[in-house]
Amino acid sequence: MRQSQLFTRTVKELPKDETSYNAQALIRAGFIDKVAAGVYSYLPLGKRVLDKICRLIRKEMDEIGGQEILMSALIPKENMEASGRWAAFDVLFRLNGGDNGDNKEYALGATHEEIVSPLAKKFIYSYKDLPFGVYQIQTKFRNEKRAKAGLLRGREFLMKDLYSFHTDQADLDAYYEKATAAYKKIYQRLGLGDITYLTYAAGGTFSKYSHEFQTVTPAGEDSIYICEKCSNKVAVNKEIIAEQNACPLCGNKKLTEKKAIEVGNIFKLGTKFSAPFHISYKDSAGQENTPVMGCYGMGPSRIMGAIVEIHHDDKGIIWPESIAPFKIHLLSLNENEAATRIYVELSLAGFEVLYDDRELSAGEKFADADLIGCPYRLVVSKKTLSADSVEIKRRSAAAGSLVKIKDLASKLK
RNA sequence: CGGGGUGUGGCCCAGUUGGUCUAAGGCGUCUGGUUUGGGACCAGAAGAUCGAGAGUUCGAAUCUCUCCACCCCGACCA
Repeated sequence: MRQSQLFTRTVKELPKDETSYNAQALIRAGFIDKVAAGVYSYLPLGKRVLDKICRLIRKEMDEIGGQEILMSALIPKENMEASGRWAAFDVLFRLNGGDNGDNKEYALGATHEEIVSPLAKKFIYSYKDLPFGVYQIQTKFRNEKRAKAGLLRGREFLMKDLYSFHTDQADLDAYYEKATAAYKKIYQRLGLGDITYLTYAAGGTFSKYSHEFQTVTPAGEDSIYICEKCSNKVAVNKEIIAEQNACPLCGNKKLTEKKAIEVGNIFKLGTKFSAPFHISYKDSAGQENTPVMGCYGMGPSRIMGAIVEIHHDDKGIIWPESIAPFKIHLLSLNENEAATRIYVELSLAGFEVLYDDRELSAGEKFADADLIGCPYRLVVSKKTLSADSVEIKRRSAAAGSLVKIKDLASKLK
């Protein structure tokens, strides 16, 4: 994409009403726009990153047999009452039909057990219909009393939620392990693998315990206790450290406290929802049974914020290649003719290129490239052209090197 | 929800013991020119009901009250 056509621009000044790094950087670089506290719009650069995160997640969910659906965002009050959460869930946005005579009340979807359960009921009759998993990636709404930290805790955010249905606990347990492995793969691909811990946590209203995936960063709002003795990347959330004060796997009692951000949360729901929604199946003996459920959440928008918190320097964002808005940021220092040829060539070769063809000083282009944070910066200037070359610099590196134009594509592969 | 803070052109801000404020400056934008390997420079121009409402006063960005928004700490967090 030609940067001259990009409708957003970067800004020099820090936004005064944001202090979290992720919000400051993403707003300055033009990835997101703030609409209200905890409510953001995603602009072209931000949307590309978000889509890439989603694509990566989607692939792994498909891999473990998840079938993608899209559920309604409006949840009728009676559905929420069936689980008792219309009244109990205090961050729920509650709506009525407005002034057109519709008295029906709804909640904006904060989570979707109350939709997926009656949905699943319509297709579950026999043990032969089980197990299965469905998932969606959708905007969730939670009226947090205090939204904060940019994308890390919003009132409106994107979430992937998978729900699985099983004949019995053993089958759920097995699937839960598969889902856990899939989650780990995703964090690995996102460049968070080394600092993300499977964390034993409270189950909230769902169950006694749950598992969170916590990524260590000072920007996080949770405190976790990490076991550094065993190699399993395991931790215990502070909220249950009183009852679980040792590593659940190796028994090590010397745990290290660290700040972390929750980037995923998985629960074994048991019959918490299948019972009130009267889901049942006939087993091989003809007996009616209640299936057990699991749910698996992961927030792409929060992950985007977390990655910015973790992967940056004093000049801007450093995107992992897997989710960068563009792999290559091509800067023309007043050499648009040659640069355009290179841009077209790389684009045709399948590379994602952000091409800075604007009439600006070199300094501004460099500053923008650092701020936006694409993995590779290519510079075309008099200097490089005199050597039939382009300068390539990794965003994470201090200096670049010259590469012959004819070798560019193979070098970037 | 409790406590603290902030609100002035698109952005960052000065001004707040009431009186040439007919609101200053920087960034950005527009025009012209000079520049071109780290946010360069010169000249000119446009752009503001000072968060909203009510009040006090001869006079309010400035004082009072109410409301709203945003940020931070805490509580909360499926």
